[in-house]
Amino acid sequence: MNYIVFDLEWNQCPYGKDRENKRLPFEIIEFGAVKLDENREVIDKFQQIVKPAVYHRLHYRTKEILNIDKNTLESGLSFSKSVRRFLRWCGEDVVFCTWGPTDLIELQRNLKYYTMLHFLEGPVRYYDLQKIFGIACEGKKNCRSLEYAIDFLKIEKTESFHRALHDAWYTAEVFAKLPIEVVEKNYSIDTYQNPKSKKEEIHVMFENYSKYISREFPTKEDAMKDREVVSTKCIVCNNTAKKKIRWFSMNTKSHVCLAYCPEHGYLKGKIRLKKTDEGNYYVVKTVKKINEEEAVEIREKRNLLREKRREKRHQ
DNA sequence: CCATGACTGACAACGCTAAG
DNA sequence: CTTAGCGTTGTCAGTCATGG
Repeated sequence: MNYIVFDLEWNQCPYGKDRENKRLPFEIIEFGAVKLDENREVIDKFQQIVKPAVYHRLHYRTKEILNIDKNTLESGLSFSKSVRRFLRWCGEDVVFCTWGPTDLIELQRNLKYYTMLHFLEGPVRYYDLQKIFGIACEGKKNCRSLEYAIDFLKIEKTESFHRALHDAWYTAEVFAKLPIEVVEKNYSIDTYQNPKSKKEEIHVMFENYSKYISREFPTKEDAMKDREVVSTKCIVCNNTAKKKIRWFSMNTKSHVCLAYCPEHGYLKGKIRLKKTDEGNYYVVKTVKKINEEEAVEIREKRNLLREKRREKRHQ
């Protein structure tokens, strides 16, 4: 097994959102990657410029950020050839690693645009090193920039940022400094290719929480009516845990509930509603074991929401 | 039957971070 | 500038029980 630490650079419509191609808001213009062996030693590197086919001018903000000029881009290969070359270089039995979740999404959106999505089987299990850096170094799921992590870990800055290979290289350096147990425990699942049938639904167990990714539903309401979606099973014994506070909405996209297992205590349920490119909905549900104080916090949170509504009504 | 208050869920807008 | 995730705030329409 090898690790593929990759980074993408992309461009967007230079004339604003009105004139963009809806199926491809971001066009990939560069691949950069390093291949690591099981000991996280660098064994190979990859770099490929993609010749733009949709947006021929750089968006002014993209131009500011990236150290890449038009002539360089014109010398690139087509996306189709680039991505074939990249995936062939990756080889079999690899685990993808990135800085943040967006590279996986945009890679697949670009593949889909060129009707090549079958080249990458999903859902994709990968390591989001931005998230893992937060957990390992700051105890939180912080969202830090790559340069912040490089400074934090006192890694020498020999190259400029915001070129695909440089960033992939830096990401690999961060990766090498993170405890492997922490990395392995905190893998991510990209669901750009979300489950379509009951059979494809995902149930996974992490250290102190479980995750469930549902099939699609036509509307949010349909999703929130499904038995499996709204159920709360104890993450220790798998028995149905009784709700103390039923699902309530934090906002449009997320719901929270409190359940109790007589054997193993309080559980916090969280549902995030996600929309697919086609406008269907699926849910990502996590159930986490919590202590009494956290259970009280949920109740207080719900009461706070109620109070605020009450206050408004009196105005 | 209608009006009212209490409450709910759904939605948009904004503010923060990151990414390009 | 645009996306995405996370959160908050504000508005609105619908439900329910109550009371006339």
